[in-house]
Amino acid sequence: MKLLTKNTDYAVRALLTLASLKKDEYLSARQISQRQKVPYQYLRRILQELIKKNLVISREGGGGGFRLKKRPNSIEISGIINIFQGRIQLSDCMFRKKLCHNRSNCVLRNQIQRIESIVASEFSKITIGSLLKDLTKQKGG
Amino acid sequence: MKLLTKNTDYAVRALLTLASLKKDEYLSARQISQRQKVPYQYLRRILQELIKKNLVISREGGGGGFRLKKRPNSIEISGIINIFQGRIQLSDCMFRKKLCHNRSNCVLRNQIQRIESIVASEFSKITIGSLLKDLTKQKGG
DNA sequence: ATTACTGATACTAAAATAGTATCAGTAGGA
DNA sequence: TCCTACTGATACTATTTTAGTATCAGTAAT
Repeated sequence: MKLLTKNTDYAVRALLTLASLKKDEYLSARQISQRQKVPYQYLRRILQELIKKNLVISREGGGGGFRLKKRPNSIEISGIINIFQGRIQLSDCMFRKKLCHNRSNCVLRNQIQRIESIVASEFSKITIGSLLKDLTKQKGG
Repeated sequence: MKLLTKNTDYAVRALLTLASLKKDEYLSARQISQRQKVPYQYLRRILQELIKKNLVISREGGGGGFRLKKRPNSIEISGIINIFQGRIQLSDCMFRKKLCHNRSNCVLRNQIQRIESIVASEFSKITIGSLLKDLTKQKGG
C-alpha cells in the first residue's frame, strides 16, 4: 500500500529546494531537476501545478525560474498530497453501497473516516519548513 | 488518495458474509458473489487467496463452498490490507535516496514511518467481528 | 539575434488494478 | 453412472492510474 506518489514526492523535493534559496532568488526547473535527479519535463508540469495552487511564483526568460510564494512553515504536506493525489480518503464508501444500501448513514464509513482524518491531521503537522529544519539538523549532527 | 482497493473491499465483504453463517455452514462463491454484487470470477480468486492465508476453508463438490477458519474477532482489517495491497507503507523512502544519500538514517523517513504505524494500528483495531457487530447494531437501531 | 528560460498542451510508456475465461478435478444426488 | 454444482489453478484481457517525453509558442537577459 503506497500513500505517496511520485508527483507528491517530486513536488516536496522541489519545494524543499526552493525553500533553501536566498530571498528573491529564483531557481530554474533545469537546476531543480538536476539537483533532485527528477525528470525535467515531469518536474515542469509539477511546477506549473504549484503555480496554479499559489505555492510558487515564476519569472520568465533568461535567468528566470521559480521561488516560493508562501513561507515554508505554511506549506503543509497534506496540502501537497491534496493537489496531486486528491483528498485523503481511504475509499469512496466501499461499504455503504452494498451493505448499507437502505440507510443514509453507515457506521463502517464513520470508522474509515476517522482514520482518514487522523492521517490528514498527521500530514498537516509536517511542513516544508519542518522538513527543511530536520534536514539541516541532520546534516549538522 | 485511495487507501483501500477493490481486492480489499471485496475480501472484507466476503468475510463479513461468511461471518454471518451458522456454525459449519458453507456458502458457495456464487452465493457470495450474488449477495454482495461482486464479480464472480474476481471473487473466486480472492477466496483462493484467503484460503492460502488461512482465513477461510473450502469444501469441494456439489453443496460445497467456503466458511471462516478463524474467529471473526481475530480477523483484522490490517491483515486483509496486507494480503491484497502489501504492507502498509506510505512510500519506499522517497526522501532518503536523493536528499539523504550520504546518511544511513533519515529523520524524514522516521516521520513517515510514524504515520504508517498509526494507520496500521488503527486498521488492526477494526476486525470482521467488530464490523459485523456494528452492522447488526445499525440494522436494529 | 541568440540563448535560457517559462506556459501550455499533447502524447506515449509502464505499472497497477480490475475483470474474464477456461479447463481439470471433486462430491452430492437423481 | 451421469449430471450438476461446486472448488483449484492459471492464463488472459481491459481499464485506469501513474510516470515520463516531446513540442511549440512566447518572454527576457545578454
